[in-house]
Amino acid sequence: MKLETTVPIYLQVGEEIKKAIVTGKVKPGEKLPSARELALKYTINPNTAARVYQHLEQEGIAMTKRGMGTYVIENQDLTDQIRIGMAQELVSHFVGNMKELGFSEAEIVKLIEEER
Amino acid sequence: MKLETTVPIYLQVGEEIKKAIVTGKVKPGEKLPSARELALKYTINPNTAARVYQHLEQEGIAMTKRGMGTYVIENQDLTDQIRIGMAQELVSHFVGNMKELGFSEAEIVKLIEEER
Amino acid sequence: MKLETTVPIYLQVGEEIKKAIVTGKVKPGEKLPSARELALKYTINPNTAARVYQHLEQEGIAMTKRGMGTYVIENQDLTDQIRIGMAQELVSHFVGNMKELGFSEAEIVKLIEEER
Amino acid sequence: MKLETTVPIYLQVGEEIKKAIVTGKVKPGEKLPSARELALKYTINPNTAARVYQHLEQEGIAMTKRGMGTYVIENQDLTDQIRIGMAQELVSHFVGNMKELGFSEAEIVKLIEEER
DNA sequence: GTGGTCTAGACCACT
DNA sequence: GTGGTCTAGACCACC
Repeated sequence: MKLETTVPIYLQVGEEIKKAIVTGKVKPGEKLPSARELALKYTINPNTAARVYQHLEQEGIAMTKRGMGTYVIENQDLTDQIRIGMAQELVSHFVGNMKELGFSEAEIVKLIEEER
Repeated sequence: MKLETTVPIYLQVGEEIKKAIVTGKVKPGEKLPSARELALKYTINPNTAARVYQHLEQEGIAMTKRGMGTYVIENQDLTDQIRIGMAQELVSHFVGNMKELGFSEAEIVKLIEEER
Repeated sequence: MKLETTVPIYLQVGEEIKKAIVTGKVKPGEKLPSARELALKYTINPNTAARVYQHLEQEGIAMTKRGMGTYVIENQDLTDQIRIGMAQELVSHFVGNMKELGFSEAEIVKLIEEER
Repeated sequence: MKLETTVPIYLQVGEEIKKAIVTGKVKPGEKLPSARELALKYTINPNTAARVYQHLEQEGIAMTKRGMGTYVIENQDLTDQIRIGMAQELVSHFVGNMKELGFSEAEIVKLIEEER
């Protein structure tokens, strides 16, 4: 077992934005808040905010236009694909953990259906 | 959104042990490693290791006998119940996250069944 | 016969505070001194002072709000109940000791009535 | 408030013996165990055991005869008096504590009568 | 050996 | 400021 360390803030905030993009709360082509705004919103360091966008750009989900700000990529297919990817990641972790607890797939499904 | 902070070490290690108990890797009545051993195993401070057991005792899943060590509680019902509780917590978080990503319950179940 | 050992400091100080609470010297909802103040007042380690409040919280008689301090629980019924419990404990020990000395209940009562 | 420290062992053991004397479990004139025996019985240091008798002698309840051991004083009046003294001490502490908790004498008596 | 307690001092998160 | 956590090292009581 490895002891967890804090997830870097820029990743945490990045996930939050990805989620907004992927669920359509922010549309393709739409402008994201400036790094400065982001820093205020989450009360984080502006450098960290800049790193958030840097990271989203690396993932191909955002695009920075010099002097104009950062925009959501205009590629619905890609955002859909990322949404699926995030879901699969969640599913995979979740199923793994449940199996560690000794639950079968059938039991897992049953518990989910009971959850409401 | 709240930025995640590190989960305290004593809770992380505690969860690990709880998992071992509820899945039967450690049997009811069995002796757990001494606080000092635990400290060596995870390279944490003996005080922190002691806190792990203190916490497990508060949760009613372990019992400590002065000068003799810490033991898994002899109550299969309770450990079963805790196992269910841990599972429900996982399910609840997972389903919450998936719904934030816009997945319906049916879709969630489908993804799990595809996962293998 | 068991030789008495020192009662842990955090319990002694805790009892002192409990007494102040149940007798109304500190009112429900009132703020208790910060752990650091407590440490200075009793010249104990801040960790030990923190443990005092940790323990009072476990007993349900205090509530701590992160970054804001520790407060007396707002539940007069509970504090009354604890007051009764503390008294019963005292009575039980006292009567036990007196009976060991060979006094009957009637004699005990008589001695108390003479005491003034 | 003063933090309690451990009551010296020789006093604790001394109280135990006084109790036995005063309640007639050990008769006036009877020989008490040797310091060596006492040390074994309570697993204390022989010096500490010797100090126990020294203390009982100072209180006038025991008498050491050179080379013959320590004996309970042959004075029933005195032992009775000490028994009363011990009781009064207990009563006084007890009543004091109860009053600190806000109980009146009448309430104290009532609680004792309820205690069985 | 075991756990229980305490001190000393540090860093962090929350308000 | 507040409490929460952690390390480091010490001493003690119990078995």
